[in-house]
Amino acid sequence: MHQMIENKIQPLLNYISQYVELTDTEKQLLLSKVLYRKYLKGQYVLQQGDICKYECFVLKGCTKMFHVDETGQEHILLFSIEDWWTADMGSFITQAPSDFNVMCLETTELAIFHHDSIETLYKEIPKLERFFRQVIEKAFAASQKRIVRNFSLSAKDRYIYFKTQYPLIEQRIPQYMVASYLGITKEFLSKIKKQLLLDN
Amino acid sequence: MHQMIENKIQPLLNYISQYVELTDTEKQLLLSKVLYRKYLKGQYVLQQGDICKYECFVLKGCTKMFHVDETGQEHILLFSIEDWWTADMGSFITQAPSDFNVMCLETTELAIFHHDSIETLYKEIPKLERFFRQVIEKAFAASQKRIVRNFSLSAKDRYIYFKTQYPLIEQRIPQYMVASYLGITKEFLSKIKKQLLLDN
DNA sequence: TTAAAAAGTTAATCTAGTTTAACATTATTT
DNA sequence: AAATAATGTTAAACTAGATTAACTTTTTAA
Repeated sequence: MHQMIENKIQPLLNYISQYVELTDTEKQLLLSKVLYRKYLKGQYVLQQGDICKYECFVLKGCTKMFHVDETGQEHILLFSIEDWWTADMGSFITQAPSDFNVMCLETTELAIFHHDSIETLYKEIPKLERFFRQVIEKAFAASQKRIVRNFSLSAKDRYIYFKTQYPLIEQRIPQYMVASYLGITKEFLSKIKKQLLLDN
Repeated sequence: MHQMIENKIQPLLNYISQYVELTDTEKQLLLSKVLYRKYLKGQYVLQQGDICKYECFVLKGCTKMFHVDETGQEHILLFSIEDWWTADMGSFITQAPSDFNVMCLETTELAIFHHDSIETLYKEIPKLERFFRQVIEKAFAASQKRIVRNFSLSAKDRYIYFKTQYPLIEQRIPQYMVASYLGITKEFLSKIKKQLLLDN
């Protein structure tokens, strides 16, 4: 039973096992609640203005989470590759319209926790509450540090940090999206890269 | 028993009751683990380079959490007043040296969860794990939105947002700290305020 | 295999916000 | 009440990064 989904979401099970150990019963319950879905490149998992119904774990592929401001400019908050999460936590917990879009940059397979079933899961598998608490703690800590980096580092240093911190991501996405993630224009990132070449 | 601390940390108990309902036994257990401490204006709750041992709930007073960069510049991440939290989550969960300072801007009373006792609390009162998960979810969502605002809004608009969102905080702290929180210089904030006066 | 679309580069001009430095005002301490 | 420290203001000169626009390279699709 659930054999097919179990194979597909194996990376999620491995990931969870880094935090908590599930019994077979718990694992079966989890499998009955977690959804698997495959998206094509360019498809939206979430759109600005919609309510975020899912917390998504990336099994395979790559997504970007971004906000489009009043001037039409796109601001990328997050790239999510294998073993990372994507969702608008604010919209998910309040069930209010989201400020963010999540779009697939490659063919992407997700393990999805639906808002309607996550409470049941927490109640029936308290370990999962522990698991999510820890995952969110990590994400929150990373987010705080990013705010400070954005204040204290120059665009050049932020780029260097990004390169060293996420070398795998840089190879999978166009440069103009890196610029957006760093909060600068593609033209300026181009300038920075040229300068870094000259430095060496 | 615990009568004294119960009185002192009453605001924390009220706050928790917005999320979960504790039995009397659970409350007593909580009281036996939570610390109460009063700090004077100017005292540090946490210093950059130290390991963050506490998650602190502000019962009364006001703190700032900030990072000092290599050039000696101070970057304020967070002001915490009554019913809000302060801690370097990153350092707390990894028990690695912190990048942040937490300093009291007024005489401040804190309810303190020590790293050594929080695991026990989670185990003995699973509801508290639920409580903290929800608190952190909210903080994480706020942090993500702040990153986007910092990218998409001008300094002027960020200040207007701050004013409307945290009118009480603005009245309690010097203007140059607001500037630091917004990621701009005090001189430029001064300019912005003058311009806003002229606008009306 | 070629056209079209998407992504990246370059350089000139411009601007939001910084730096510096001098001065003004408000709190705090004696 | 005076002295000192802390906070806030103003203005001129400066700079990191944006904008605009023309161009090149790479990728995708017909």
